[in-house]
Amino acid sequence: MAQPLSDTKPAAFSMSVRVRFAPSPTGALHIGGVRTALYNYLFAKKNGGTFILRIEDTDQNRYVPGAEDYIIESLKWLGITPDEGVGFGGDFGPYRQSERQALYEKHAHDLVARGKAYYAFDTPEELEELRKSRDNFTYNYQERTRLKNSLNMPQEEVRRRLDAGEACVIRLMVEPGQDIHIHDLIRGDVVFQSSELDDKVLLKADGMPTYHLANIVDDYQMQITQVIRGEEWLPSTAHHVLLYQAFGWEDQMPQFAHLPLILKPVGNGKLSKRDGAKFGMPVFPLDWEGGAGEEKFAGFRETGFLPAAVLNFLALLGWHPGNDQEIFSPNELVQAFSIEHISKGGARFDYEKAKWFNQQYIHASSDAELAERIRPAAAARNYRTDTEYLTQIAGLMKERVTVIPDFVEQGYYLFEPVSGYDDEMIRKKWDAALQPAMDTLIGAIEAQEPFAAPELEEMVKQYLQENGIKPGAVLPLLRLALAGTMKGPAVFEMAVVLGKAETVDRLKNGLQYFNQVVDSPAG
RNA sequence: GGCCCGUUCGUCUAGGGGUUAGGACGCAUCCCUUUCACGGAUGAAACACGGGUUCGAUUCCCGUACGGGCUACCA
Repeated sequence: MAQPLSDTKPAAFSMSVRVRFAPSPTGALHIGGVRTALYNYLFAKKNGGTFILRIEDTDQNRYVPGAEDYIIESLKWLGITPDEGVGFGGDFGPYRQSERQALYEKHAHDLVARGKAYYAFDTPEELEELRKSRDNFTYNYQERTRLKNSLNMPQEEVRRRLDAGEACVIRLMVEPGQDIHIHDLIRGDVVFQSSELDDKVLLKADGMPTYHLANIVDDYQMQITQVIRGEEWLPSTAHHVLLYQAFGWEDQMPQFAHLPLILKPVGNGKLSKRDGAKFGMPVFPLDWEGGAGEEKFAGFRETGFLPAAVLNFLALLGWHPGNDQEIFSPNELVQAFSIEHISKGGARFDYEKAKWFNQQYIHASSDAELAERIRPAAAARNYRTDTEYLTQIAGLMKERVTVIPDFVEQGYYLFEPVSGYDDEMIRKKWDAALQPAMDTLIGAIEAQEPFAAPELEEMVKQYLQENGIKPGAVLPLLRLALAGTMKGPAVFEMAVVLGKAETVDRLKNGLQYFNQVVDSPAG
């Protein structure tokens, strides 16, 4: 249920920190956006403040169904859940800008009434024509005198056009000759000359506000204390300062912090959604399924990353703790975070590092926790999914995987019969002369009680020693028979997890296959 | 083009007027292990360039180069 629009002046400016993450629901939430959300979240939590989710859906043309849900689900998955906002309640709603339209419209007209803004009737086509025919056309203090706006039209004509419902926008009237100083929390002082600025559109012809208007009205009304956003907003911050001044809200203007961009792993430019497919890595938190014929993107979640690992990786991409610590739990991140330690320069997206973080988190997870994470992947392949077995698999495999699906992909032979043998290694290791010894050994294994790794290992090694066989001649064969590959967990642990019957079965089948391979010509 | 931001190993970064310029990922070698990993050890690897300021600049200042962002009735 949408809350009623509130147009009352906020109560006394609260000193408590209130920050917002304000994405536009135009598609999947890009990983850069996730990092912006994270930094806002960390800053809020570190300072005992409030983290707000505001949906900036004022562009009706770019609205993508499902994007809002995607954003919310992403934040929840990562555990950076808003205290207020769309889907989270709060006293400053509604938090969806499309539901606040009347508020923006009123404020835009107020600005006109107070001589800070004006109506402009130039059509988009006319302006485009001007931009095409003139090199550096900007709708500014010089140009506005010869364009179709309320500044240089008779009052009656303006009235008439307005009454006739003629399409028009409201533009901010930027006066030349002022220096606009911004003290950015990350970059320090930045100065803009107002004569360089254009008369930004505040209210579009469809009655919706532009980002510039909406974000000022909302940040003011929602009592935002710090605006932490991407670097791409730095240039328009001068307009935002002007707007706070025009409204007479400069006393409550939030502080600004403009984050560096996340760059492509190689080459030039910022990380784009296409880079995911290009480099075979996720650049979104969750899978995104576009509609029919639309693009699909892989997510960190489905790729098999742990949310805490993604957070850790992202936090360190542009921020540092001031010491050598690399691994931070979400809580430690909150404690360590500070805006002063955010870098100024852009950071390249380093997927290798992301995988390393995930590996660290998998190692640090208990077998029981991992079992729960492996379960869906196992279920998807119709593997057994009982907790006891998955817990054992977790213990066996966790030191050699980087993402969750590795458990069932690399370790498929723990769930189903070996489907591919390393023939080259078999040729290297299998000697038919070993057959009798192997047969005896298999028999011994079958008789082994208890069927536990240390006992099994001792028994096998003792047998080998007594018969003068080098461990190196047989152990690899056991591994090959059990897993088909030379990679994998310790042989005897693997055998125990597979169980005696399966182990014996695989050994017998393996031997048969070995003979077959050696008999056939090398290929 | 104009405006704004940035630049320390391949990458993420620490540092800061005098340091053997530190850590991490990745890479290489070795140890552990009769597998693969984990782990441990070692190594190669950086202050974009040019001018200042200074006894001394990687660090401060100015340029240049390079990179990036913005320049929409998109956010």
